[in-house]
Amino acid sequence: MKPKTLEDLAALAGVSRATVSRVVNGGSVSERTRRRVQQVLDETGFRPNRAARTLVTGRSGVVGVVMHEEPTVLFKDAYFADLMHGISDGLAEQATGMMLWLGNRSKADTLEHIRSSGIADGIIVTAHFRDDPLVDGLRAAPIPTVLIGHRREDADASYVDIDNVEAARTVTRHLIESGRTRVGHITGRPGTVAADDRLEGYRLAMLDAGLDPDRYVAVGNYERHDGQRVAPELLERGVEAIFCVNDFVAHGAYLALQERGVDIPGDVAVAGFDDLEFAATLPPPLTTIRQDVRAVGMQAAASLLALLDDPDGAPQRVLLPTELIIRASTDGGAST
Amino acid sequence: MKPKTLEDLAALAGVSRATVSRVVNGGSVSERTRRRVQQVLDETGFRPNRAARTLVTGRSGVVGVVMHEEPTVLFKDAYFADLMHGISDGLAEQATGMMLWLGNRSKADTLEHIRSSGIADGIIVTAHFRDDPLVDGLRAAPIPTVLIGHRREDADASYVDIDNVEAARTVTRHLIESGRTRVGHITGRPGTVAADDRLEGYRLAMLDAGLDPDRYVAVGNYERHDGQRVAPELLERGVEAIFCVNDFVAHGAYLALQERGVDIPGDVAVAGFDDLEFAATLPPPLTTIRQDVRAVGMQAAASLLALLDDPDGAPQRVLLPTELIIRASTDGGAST
DNA sequence: TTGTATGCGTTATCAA
DNA sequence: TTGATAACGCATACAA
Repeated sequence: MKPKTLEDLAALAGVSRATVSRVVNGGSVSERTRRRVQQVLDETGFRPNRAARTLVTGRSGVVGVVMHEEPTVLFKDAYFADLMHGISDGLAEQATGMMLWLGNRSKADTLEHIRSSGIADGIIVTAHFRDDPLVDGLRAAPIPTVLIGHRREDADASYVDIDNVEAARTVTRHLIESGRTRVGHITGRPGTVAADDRLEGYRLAMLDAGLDPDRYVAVGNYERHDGQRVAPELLERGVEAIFCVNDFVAHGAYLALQERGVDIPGDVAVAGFDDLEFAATLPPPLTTIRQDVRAVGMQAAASLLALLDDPDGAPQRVLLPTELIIRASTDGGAST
Repeated sequence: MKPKTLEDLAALAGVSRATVSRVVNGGSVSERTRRRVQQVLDETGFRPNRAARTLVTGRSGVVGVVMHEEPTVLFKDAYFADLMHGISDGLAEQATGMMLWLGNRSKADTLEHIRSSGIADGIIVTAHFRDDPLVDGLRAAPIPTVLIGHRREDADASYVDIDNVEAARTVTRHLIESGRTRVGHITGRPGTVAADDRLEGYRLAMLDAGLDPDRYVAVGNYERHDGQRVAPELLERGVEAIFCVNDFVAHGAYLALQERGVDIPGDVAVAGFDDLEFAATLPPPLTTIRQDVRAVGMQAAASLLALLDDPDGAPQRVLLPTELIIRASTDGGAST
């Protein structure tokens, strides 16, 4: 009563196993036999053996997701969670599922592990660091790979990213257009792509306006206390506005500035990046860049599936747009 | 130069494919041939085909992890992230990897999907709701399953959980022993196991002390604003202490009480559950229960691996201990 | 449209 | 210790 193989089921339905296979996979079968076989299929709840299918087709339907990040950073904010949700949603329709590899081995081991497992048809990997042997190794491996984020040297790879340069340029331009010229920037962790790109966007906007692109730059590390630590330095250099690499840092800057009696935005305007939940409720509400992380995840899934469908096609390269959210922290600035 | 199969490699090494297989899997081979074959193995970087191996052995080395929770709750605090890290660590040694299924389908679809994929040797599933068809379906399926959390009806299943009853009993007893008799409890979301069990532990401690176990109970839903909303009600009933189902709720209770000029712990002692990061830094620092979520994840992995090694063995049932962390919110209470 | 036969790359059984 | 050889369950080219 419980058919384990196509052969078993074929016997029950009075056909050959090839016919059953055709019914299961949508081959050409007469309507009559299709119905008969389908009925037996439904009655018995037969499930074809995945491993056998993979062996003969060479595809498992499994997508690998690699997030080799430090545990402390991996789910610190909702970033990676949103990413996973997006990927999961984007995969749900087409793929069997996703294998997840986190950072509990060395990168070399993880790479070797993924390669030798051979279980995934393709890989999605987060590429947030400028120098990442794991990303390099994956790219060198003969397995379709989509990066989330990208470095300069990934120009010919398949990737999904937000346009960090353009976003940073936009927010910086916004600060300049509010009438301020001494616009500062607190960077992210050096060596990360987002930090580099946002700095570049900042510099471009400053150069566009004929302003010194280096004078008001201070190095941070994405954390709240970086903003607290570094904002006073910029204050001493006389900044009228600060573009912070993310909302945490902006919050830190708030604390440092307000502790010193500096009015935001009256004395110094502040902008962040990410539009985290608290950004809208800070006093004053924070001007920031909104990025749709979930959409990034979904796009990564879509790109990988496209890549799997056409392995020899052009690389999938997608830069998703962001949105400048203007709030009180940059409003009614120096001009009022 | 690139052997794709055992046969290829066997030819290169001048042996039969059976011998190569024995070298790869640690069968009995003479030291001389083993060395020769191993050398070719290393030189060529040969990787045996996983699907073929799975087909014949019936085991894939893949473990499925099912976290079918609402996106809003899934990574709200670090709970699920810690869980994943624990599982991932616990699996790293032995398993090829973990497949992750989130809640982007209906539970029925997810169940069907997992069953038909047949790709996982075993499943780890979070069981936080009293009524969960997905958990029931998995338990009914012929695949080894370990629950994280458990319901009454899971008494004969394999599960890993913290001892919620005992923990709640301990913290409630602590409040009583501090000299207070009108001890209240704000519950978690009705229908969740943790809420039920913590309420039960609270009631046991009250009954032990000869106190009314129902009078000071108010229903909450795990969220901060539940504490804010419900604490005033308990205050009107004259409570001297409140055991909150988690730290968020406790924080909410803080806000409501302090807004009304109620001193903590002078007028009302407050205790939480989870020992989240902020618990130690609240004014006053919060007495709470510390649970090692990561250890839960690791244990779930270990239990599942044990189950896979001995499918007919006894169910794996583990209750991990928790720790009462006493801080100022319950110190120097009514007796001073 | 349907059935037969072959091969996918392993592991496992059985002789040698 | 080693080598043939038979499964494992499926898809598919080829024949009918």
